[in-house]
Amino acid sequence: MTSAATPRRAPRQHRAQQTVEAILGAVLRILRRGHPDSLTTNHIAEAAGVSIGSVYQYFPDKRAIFSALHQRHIDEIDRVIGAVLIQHATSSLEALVRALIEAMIEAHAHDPALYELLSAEVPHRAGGTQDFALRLHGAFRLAIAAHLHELAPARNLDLTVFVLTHMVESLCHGAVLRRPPGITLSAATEEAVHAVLAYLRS
Amino acid sequence: MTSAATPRRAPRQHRAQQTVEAILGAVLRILRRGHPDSLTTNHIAEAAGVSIGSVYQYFPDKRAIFSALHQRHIDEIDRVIGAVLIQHATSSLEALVRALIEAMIEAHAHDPALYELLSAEVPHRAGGTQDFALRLHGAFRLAIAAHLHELAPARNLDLTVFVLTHMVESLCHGAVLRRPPGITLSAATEEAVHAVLAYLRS
DNA sequence: TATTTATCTGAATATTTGCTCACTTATTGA
DNA sequence: TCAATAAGTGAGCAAATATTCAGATAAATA
Repeated sequence: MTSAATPRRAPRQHRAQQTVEAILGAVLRILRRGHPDSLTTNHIAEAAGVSIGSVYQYFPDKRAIFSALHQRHIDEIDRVIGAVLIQHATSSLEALVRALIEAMIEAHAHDPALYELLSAEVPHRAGGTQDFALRLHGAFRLAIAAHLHELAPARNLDLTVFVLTHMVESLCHGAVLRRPPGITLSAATEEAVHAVLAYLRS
Repeated sequence: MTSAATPRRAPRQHRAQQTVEAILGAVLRILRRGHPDSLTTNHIAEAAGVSIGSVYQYFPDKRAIFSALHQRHIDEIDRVIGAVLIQHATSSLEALVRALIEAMIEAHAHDPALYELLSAEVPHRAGGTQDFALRLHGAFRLAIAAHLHELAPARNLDLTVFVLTHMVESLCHGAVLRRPPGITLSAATEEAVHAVLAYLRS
């Protein structure tokens, strides 16, 4: 259960890579179908069209499968945010905030319920999650550092980034997952941008 | 597993009520101790000081125990928010927002990890959760309706409530659960109030 | 008090499920 | 061509865990 993370074979050949992809893809498919009860190792293997033995060739235990998916998600968000920061190094604060929020929303829209369901499976204190929060924190800190002159002078940066992180995360998440009927995605996006800017400029 | 919710005996005598309390209390204690792996029916019964049979007298299956706790939590938040709305019927917008946020933070500070861990156990689409979101939505709508004159005129109320709900929830949640070291709870609270007001007044 | 109803018990059962391992098949490279 | 290595298989084991049930105890009630 609390496994010692036995090292497993790394996929070298092409078909091995395909097997790993099939396994991860199967988990996504099961999660999307909303039947998390059938998220058993045997069923994952079946849905992936591979034998249960193959699963254990590449993943030391069940949790490692979820961790791999979680890591992928984190990496993508990371990459997306990095790209936005570079691309908008000289943009206005408004353009930067809008780009950040739109990028985050698009990243989550790709697999709406994934993150939510994964975070129920991946232990919250596992290294990756914490690191991710730190990197997000760092990225946001960097992002607003370039626009300090547009902010109120006596601001506590840590406090600002704390609020910013939670606002962006929950609004983007909410826009994709919990948007009430009658509100379009673009309207929610725009309102999120508006809210963040209102806070930053206050 | 996907149980048909067999009806169970309702506690009529006093000691039966105590048994139910002991069971729910034991789950809280185990969650607080941070050992969610030992959240088994047999261990819950043992920690509650009752026999496993008694558990199944009042709960048709394991999940029902968590649902009961979830419902309690929802009821408390509901009660707290209702009380604030009544108590601040004639207060200023700022006082109302501050009271709401402080109440939410206090409600979550009481059992920090409870909600987070419960939401991993209780299926997200279960009736209660959805209803709760609607009621929260309604409460916030009511709350700002009395202060429309302080808001920008051409506001979309649904959109405002959408953002408001997510801001309050994530900032309160974050202030209690994910507050970085170096930020005090009262500082986070104050900043949350500030952010919400900045948004509403923008 | 006698009877009925409610509550409690916990060993035993039934089920689920993560995971192994002995073996087969495919690919590589010398 | 032919070892050597990589990949794949799936029946079955072992452990964990939810749940039952037949019977004991306590409280309520007539």
